[in-house]
Amino acid sequence: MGAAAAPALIGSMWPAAPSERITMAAKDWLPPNVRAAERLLKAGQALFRLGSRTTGLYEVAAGTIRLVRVDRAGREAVIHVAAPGETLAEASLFSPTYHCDAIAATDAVVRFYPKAALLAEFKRDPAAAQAFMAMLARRIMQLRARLEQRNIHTARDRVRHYLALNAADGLTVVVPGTLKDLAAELGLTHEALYRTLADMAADGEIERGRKTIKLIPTI
Amino acid sequence: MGAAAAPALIGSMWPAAPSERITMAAKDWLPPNVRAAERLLKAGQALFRLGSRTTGLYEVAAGTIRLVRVDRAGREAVIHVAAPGETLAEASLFSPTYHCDAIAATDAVVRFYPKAALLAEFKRDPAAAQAFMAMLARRIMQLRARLEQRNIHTARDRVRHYLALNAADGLTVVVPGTLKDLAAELGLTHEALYRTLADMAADGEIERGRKTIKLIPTI
DNA sequence: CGGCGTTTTGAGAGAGCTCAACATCGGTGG
DNA sequence: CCACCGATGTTGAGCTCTCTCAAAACGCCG
Repeated sequence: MGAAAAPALIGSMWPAAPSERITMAAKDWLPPNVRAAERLLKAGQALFRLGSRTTGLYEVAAGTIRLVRVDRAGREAVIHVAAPGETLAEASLFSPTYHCDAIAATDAVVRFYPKAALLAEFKRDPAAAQAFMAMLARRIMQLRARLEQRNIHTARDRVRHYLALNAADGLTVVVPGTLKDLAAELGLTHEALYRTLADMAADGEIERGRKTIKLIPTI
Repeated sequence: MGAAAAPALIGSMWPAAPSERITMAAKDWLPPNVRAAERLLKAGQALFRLGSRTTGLYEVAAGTIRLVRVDRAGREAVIHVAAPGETLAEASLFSPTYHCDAIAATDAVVRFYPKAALLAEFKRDPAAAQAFMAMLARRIMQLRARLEQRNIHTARDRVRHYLALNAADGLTVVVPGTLKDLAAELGLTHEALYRTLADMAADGEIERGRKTIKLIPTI
């Protein structure tokens, strides 16, 4: 594809990463006094537009939202595809306008947290502010880890990286969802992941269970 | 490499991304009352270790620091390579222990911000807390944009994505530093970037200046 | 002028993507 | 209970893309 694929839409041919592994439920960071309003979106509907005034931040409850920026040459660039559990436009709390478009990629449900209420609460209650900061900090770590993963080119090393980071007890990884989902999270095709796991098992580097992968220590 | 390269070191064969484009100087988020202590590190020296008690966060002033996690099977996974201007271990403010190793990849200089002083200041001064939150939120946006970029596989689409996001006036991009640096930031080899730019120029998609790239609108 | 790093172009090979076929598993309904 | 069906899991073959190795022009600075 590449050259042929086209000027129209940039970076959307790749599967979006599924919802994040480490769940960060709203209750972990949301000031108890701030109530969220749910809002339903049809596929293709805009949640907000570049340049419009910021009113608050959103949490995706269902479906996916695409954050998109369009340049003057008419080309579109996907900044992020938000899956359920993720928050959108955290930076909007500190900026007067949104700086990208948010479009529902599917029918979706979002929860809206008004900016003024959040900021007031953070000002009133330092603990709430800290909880929010902690959430942001964790998210940064997650993103960094995932970015580093994408810098790894071979499927095998990428799987190794994932296993090393997700081995809860240091050796065993429980695969959440399907291997197909995992492949998307790793930025691989499912075929590539299947092959890689099969090769690693054949080489005695891992052992595979029903929903688990066990790292075999090098002797 | 790949299979042969090996179990020893995962994910370090790739050039680290250079310092971030959008500078976020410490003065933008640092509470004025908190003073930083500089610390010099020799290459290979540890800044902190997994499990050790958190004392604060660091800002890289010079050199690079690798954040690394080691699994029980003895394999190492690089979580992040921090370049000058970046902060390390923001999450340490909200956690009792560090959860990875920080090792100087080169001789380096870091600035240390004590956890207690920062948290106290955030509690005392909501504006300082907000500035810190804003910094974290911006960093999340940056990381998301970069992550989305890495999901794009062809060099051409990746360059398009970068140009769309960095065209200040909507059409012209000023290349900071060398094209070689840009290639590293894009996660491409410099050869691949040169070729891609040459092809795009030949196809009339862009025009190249001394230190600029101009997007040509599609007719 | 002589290095030194960036920019450029060339040729080759490896790795993953794509397309395709098939196996397996779980649920559904007759 | 069994046949059917869809989604997941698995394997095969070919192709395209980038990486790698290599070499040469170009620009800059001492």
